[in-house]
Amino acid sequence: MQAASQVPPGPTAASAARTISRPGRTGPRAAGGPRRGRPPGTSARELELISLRLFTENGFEETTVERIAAAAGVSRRTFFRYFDTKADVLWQAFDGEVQRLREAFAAVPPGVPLMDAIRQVVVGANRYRAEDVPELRTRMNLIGSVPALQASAAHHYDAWERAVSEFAAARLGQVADSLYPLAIGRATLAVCRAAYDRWLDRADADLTVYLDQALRALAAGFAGDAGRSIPARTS
Amino acid sequence: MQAASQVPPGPTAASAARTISRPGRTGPRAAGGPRRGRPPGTSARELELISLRLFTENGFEETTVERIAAAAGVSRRTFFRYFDTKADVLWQAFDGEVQRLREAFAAVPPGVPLMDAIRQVVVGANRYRAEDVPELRTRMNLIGSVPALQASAAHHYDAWERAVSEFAAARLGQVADSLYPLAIGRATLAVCRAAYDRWLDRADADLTVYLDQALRALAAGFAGDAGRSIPARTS
DNA sequence: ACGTTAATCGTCACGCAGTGACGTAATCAA
DNA sequence: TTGATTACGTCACTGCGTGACGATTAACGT
Repeated sequence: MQAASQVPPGPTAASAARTISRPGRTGPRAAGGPRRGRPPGTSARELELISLRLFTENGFEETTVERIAAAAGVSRRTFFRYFDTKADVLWQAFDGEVQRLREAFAAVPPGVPLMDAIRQVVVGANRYRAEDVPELRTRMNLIGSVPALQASAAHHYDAWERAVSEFAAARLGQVADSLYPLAIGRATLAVCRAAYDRWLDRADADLTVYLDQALRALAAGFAGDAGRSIPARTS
Repeated sequence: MQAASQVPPGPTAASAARTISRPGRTGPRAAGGPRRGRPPGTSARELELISLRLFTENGFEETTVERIAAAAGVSRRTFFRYFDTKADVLWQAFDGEVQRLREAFAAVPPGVPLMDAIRQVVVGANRYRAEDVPELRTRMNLIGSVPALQASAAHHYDAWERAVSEFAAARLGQVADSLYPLAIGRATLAVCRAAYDRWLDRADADLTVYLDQALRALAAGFAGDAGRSIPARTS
């Protein structure tokens, strides 16, 4: 289930990666060489910024797609050519992180222990420039507080978890949908979400510190001194 | 976020439990003493069985609420008096498990180590009678394969995770939305979902074995011999 | 016996998300 | 200029979820 049902005639679980290889489904013409037909009248990024503003000002449920499209100067139908659902507009950055995650995993030297590698890669993928933090906070605050957005999360988390699971599977010599790789991928995301939630509550906190702490606790089986003993920075 | 946003003026995190104390929101009159007004024309359980049958026969998306209501002999509006959404009809049993989980946690002796207690309670809450297994499989197969149902999962998982988090918090002397309790609650569910997925793939498997194995791996920080060495039964 | 109260239900109407079909506008290539 | 390509707008439609209102059915009080 999960990976199996989404790869209809796929040979093994190795082809699951290719299912994800639809990176820029972000509407008409993400970018690329010399265009051909009519140029796009907007962009996924513009729609994202407009949506983010309207959502924070008036709420997610209260903001209709009609209004977002109008603010962008396009039609309602066009919005749905850029995003499959109203909620997807806030998951662009997250989906992009999955790709960075995979590349970072591929660059890990073979000697590093499994859980150490996962921790370093995940923490490294979550180092944001200071000027990008406010938007990140706004987006994550919405996702954490609006039920409809929490519901939409499952679909996007799936690819993230699978990236971790496939790395663990390769290390353990198993397929990605075995019990251990599957558990590792999902548990990794689980503790990272906990770290994110803590970070959102503290106005002046470093996200990577929370992530590092949570991932160390996971690798220790939550058997440490119950946290509270973090030596500044390590990863 | 999460617990904080759902307990508006609550004193501390202790009142979060009372937020969950809406166990039988399952429509009109779950049960109770001598009724008063007009007796219900159906029940949540009946709607669940009818929905389960129609979903497996014709698919979740293809089955309209209109059809479910008609098969039950009620109106479409009445269905939504029993369930908030079309998907919620499949989450009754899961929501009930949360209550059993809380009671089992309360009965754990103080001496048992934290992760051992969690494993025993969770495994114990998942011992089903043989005659209940087919329906459980059907329901979990649907939840695992239909995107709309996966999306609805987040809301129901929340209460389950919180039950674990609050137990962990009490043991660690922290509040439930601290980093460690939060991470433990979510990671526990994460590995249990992995166990469930593996169980669904194997036709003749024992769910509790997978759960026990996954939870032992979690408590060991995934540092064991990568599984495959389970001594029959332990919990 | 009769009215009161309480609980469930059905009908109607509405807003909004998401989808398919079809025609139109703008660009590049030959 | 002609054709191919890409993006867009309009229209119509299905289905979920909600609010308002009246009708139905039973227990309770006098």
